Amino acid sequence: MTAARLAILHTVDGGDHLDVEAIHRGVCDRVGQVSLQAVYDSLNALQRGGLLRRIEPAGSPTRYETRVGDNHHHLVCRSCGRVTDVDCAVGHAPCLEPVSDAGYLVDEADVIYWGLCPPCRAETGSAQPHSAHA
Amino acid sequence: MTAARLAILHTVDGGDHLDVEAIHRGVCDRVGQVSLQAVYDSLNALQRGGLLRRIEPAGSPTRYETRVGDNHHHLVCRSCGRVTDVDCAVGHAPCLEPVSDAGYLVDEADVIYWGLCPPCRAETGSAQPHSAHA
DNA sequence: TCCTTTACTTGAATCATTCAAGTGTGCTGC
DNA sequence: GCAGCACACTTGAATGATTCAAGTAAAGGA
Repeated sequence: MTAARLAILHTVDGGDHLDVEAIHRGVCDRVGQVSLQAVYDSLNALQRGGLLRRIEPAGSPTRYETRVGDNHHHLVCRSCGRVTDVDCAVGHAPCLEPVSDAGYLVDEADVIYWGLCPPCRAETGSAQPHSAHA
Repeated sequence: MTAARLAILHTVDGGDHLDVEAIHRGVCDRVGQVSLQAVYDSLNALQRGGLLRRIEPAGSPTRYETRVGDNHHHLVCRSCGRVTDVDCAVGHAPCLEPVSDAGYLVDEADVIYWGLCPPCRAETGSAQPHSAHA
């Protein structure tokens, strides 16, 4: 574990679901010039090692967080892309076992709630009651 | 609604969560040469119009299906990328309302179960019991 | 000391998707 | 019947996140 990789962990930990570019900037602030590829490589290594969790909302670049190993999901703002943690609705994820798994060997469930974050909501003036469907 | 767009609908309807390239091939089989961009454009239009649903699993190209407006999610095979429909575990999606929505105006919940499909499971010989965590 | 592994560098490639600009066709209103 | 217009479609180029490739350097083991 090198200084650069520690800096990545600290940056991700201190940030809020940062994307690779933001992590790269943060790492350079901490330890000086580091190549973008080193950041990609390290992020992959840290994720494989279970120290980071990857969040890949459709249509926006990958983000990372340090909160791993627990049961939580994400709210993603359609307008600004902000990602916010949200605990699983029902404790230890009963709704995350599909009724029929069609013979699949399921090892993970990804849940993403799409919507508008409070600031963007205020901006667009949307106030209708929310209802999550799928 | 042109012949090309009808062909897209029929192709997607007759296929199984096809990606753009496969849809393009199918459309060309039905109505002759159609540009890839026309397919992209039409798919977007059809999706905006609520006739198609987009599925965008992390790390693989976008796929489309005609099953819209109901409450179902997807199983995605980590090995071959196959996508399979799965009904929502608990009827009309109670688990899809996050406990705290952090002020977000939520309009949709995307759930993707990751695992191995039966053929890939047989290939790799994985047989341990499954448990979905998040 | 040699050898291997691993982190890192620079530079190029990939690939899905989008952007841009131009062409043809069908419909509307007169 | 014709001007005007919207829109589907075409070709060609651009974008942008991510990965691949090849080489260098430093660390650790035998």
